[in-house]
Amino acid sequence: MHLMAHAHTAREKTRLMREAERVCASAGEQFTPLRRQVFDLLIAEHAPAKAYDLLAKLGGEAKPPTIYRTLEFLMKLGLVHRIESLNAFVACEVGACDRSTIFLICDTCGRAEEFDAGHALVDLGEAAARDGFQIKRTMIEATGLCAACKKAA
Amino acid sequence: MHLMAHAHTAREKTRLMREAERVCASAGEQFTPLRRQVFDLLIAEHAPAKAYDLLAKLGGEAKPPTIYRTLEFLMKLGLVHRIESLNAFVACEVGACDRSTIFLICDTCGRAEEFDAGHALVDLGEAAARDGFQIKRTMIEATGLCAACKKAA
DNA sequence: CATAATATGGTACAAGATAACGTTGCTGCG
DNA sequence: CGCAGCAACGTTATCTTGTACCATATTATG
Repeated sequence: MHLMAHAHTAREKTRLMREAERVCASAGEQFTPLRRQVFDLLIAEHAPAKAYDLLAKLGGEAKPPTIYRTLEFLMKLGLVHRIESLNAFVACEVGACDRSTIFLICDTCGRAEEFDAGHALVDLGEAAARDGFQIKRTMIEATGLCAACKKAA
Repeated sequence: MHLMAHAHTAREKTRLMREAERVCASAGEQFTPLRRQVFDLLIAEHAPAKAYDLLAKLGGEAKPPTIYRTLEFLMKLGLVHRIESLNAFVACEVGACDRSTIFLICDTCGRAEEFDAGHALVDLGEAAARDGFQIKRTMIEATGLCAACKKAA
């Protein structure tokens, strides 16, 4: 084991889990033990988690399709996001999440902070529309130095 | 062979190649035959190209490190960009390109249009800074329907 | 209960990427 | 010349990431 450090308090984890149950139920989907376990692993992480790392934490028995299927399901409900530039996954911190997300990824500590960019997304959509392009989904991933790491340096 | 269709006119290809030579020279780097060939393949593509597809077009003799090294070099000079959500690469259409790029990717035809979003990037940087996060590099990849495909539908 | 739909298990492999090391060829210098 | 130093490229092997496909189990529903 390494340093114990959780991204969320026990209270907040419970809240996220409750919220996930609610989202699942209202989508008419099942929040099965496997899905619960994977989601639980994700909210316990500090940083974006790799599929194969999650797989290992499932006990070493599980095979790749298991974790990919489960992550796909959780993403479909907006409970989990994929960070393309890292080939990794994070639990969504705000229950009912829009499909278009913004992540600020710290190069130093590796954490990914979900972010609300105000008008940036709207502006992008409008600018693209003026060009005749109709945006369905936007992925924004910015890397840099987070507040905590800047302070530490 | 499939449909012949090039993203650029011969004149424009020449311009891009000249520009690449210039960028290379001014960076004190060599624009070798291999690098030239890979860049040429990229500007002949309609859509983002996969590393292994490019590799195959090098004659079938080349091995993976060859193409990845070459792409890495071209990206270092800003002549090529990686599209994270596709694991693919595109030639930069504007010679001296900023590191932070925006792509509009058409779900229908697969083409990726490099884009200038006006203030969207600045706004994002400022919003992040208010949060204490200092952005170094931003990736924006939007998917949707391009003007040509919208017209065709 | 029967049956369909959903969820999970598992094999095998495809696709994407890199580490490590060897080879070549050039450039500069004693 | 002879060789050190370096950049580019070649080669092998391996690692990581992801999926197609089939089997089985579980759950919802007529």
